[in-house]
Amino acid sequence: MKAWRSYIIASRRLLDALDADLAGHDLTMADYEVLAQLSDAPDRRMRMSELAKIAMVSKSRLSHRMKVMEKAGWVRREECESDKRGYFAVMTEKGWKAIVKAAPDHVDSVRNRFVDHLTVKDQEELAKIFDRVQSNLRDQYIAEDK
Amino acid sequence: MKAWRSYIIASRRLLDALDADLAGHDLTMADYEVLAQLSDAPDRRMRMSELAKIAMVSKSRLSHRMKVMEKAGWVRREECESDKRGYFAVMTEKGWKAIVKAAPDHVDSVRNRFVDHLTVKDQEELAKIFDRVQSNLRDQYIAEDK
DNA sequence: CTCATTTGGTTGAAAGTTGAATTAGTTGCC
DNA sequence: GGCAACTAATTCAACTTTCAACCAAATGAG
Repeated sequence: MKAWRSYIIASRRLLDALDADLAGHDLTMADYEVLAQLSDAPDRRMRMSELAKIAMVSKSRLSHRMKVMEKAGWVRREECESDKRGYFAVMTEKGWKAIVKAAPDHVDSVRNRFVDHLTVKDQEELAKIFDRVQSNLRDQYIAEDK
Repeated sequence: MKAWRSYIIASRRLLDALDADLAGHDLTMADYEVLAQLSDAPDRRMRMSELAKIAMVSKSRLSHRMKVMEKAGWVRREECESDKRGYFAVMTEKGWKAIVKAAPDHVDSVRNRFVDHLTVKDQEELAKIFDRVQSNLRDQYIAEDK
């Protein structure tokens, strides 16, 4: 439990530091994740639900954030022809520029704050550990049948 | 960066799962941390500022949460005789019971969701890694001279 | 076809969080 | 003692997140 506690603290500090580093680009980690995922999608457009799922935010939160980011001119919504309930989130040119500008700094920040302090072996070990944790979480989730 | 991404996702899922497990006790991880720290203090009382610091929450957030937990009857505030600006956060009997009741479940939950999926060697490795990360973060923080 | 159910997504209100401003009390220095 | 600088904690306003309610479209069983 002691190790656990210090893990919690360290990981929180890490996330906080990364968030602070991103603030210069008017982004939070959550928004960054949304934009990063969107920018990886074909044509940089994706259905709202899917984007919410892979960016790990709730549907309603995504709706709200999209409104903000839309106002900032980074994204836009387009209705879906084949399913009139649905919408696509589409990244604008401006949004693309913003994320392209932020990404290298963010990557640097991850390196500085984290990756550079790990040996290659550590990195592999860590990846393995969290893979295992995640797959167990998924199994538990399924077992709880939600 | 790929390993990093999957670390982020796994760790977020982990925290979410733990939070969900605590919800049955009407607690969030943050509140739990505050109460846990407070219950470790001598006489289960501590100055607000110190509590905020070691529980990793902002002073204003602690103020707000304390108001909520005070209403729930878990804590109470006492003014400090020697420094009239200051207050002590004091855990009530009811609060003590609440945390004593929640703790084993939480510990179980940490085990189930995380620790049990790690070998002893993994645990040591992880502790070492995050110790290093944290001490580097602290150094960077100091270097930034804040 | 039709009606109940499910799904995609939004909305508004309530709750939570943040950071700056504020209040009150303390300290150190001349 | 008097005053500037500092600290403890709370409050305020702006913003974000959550939760539940909602709407509209799609699905599917009878």
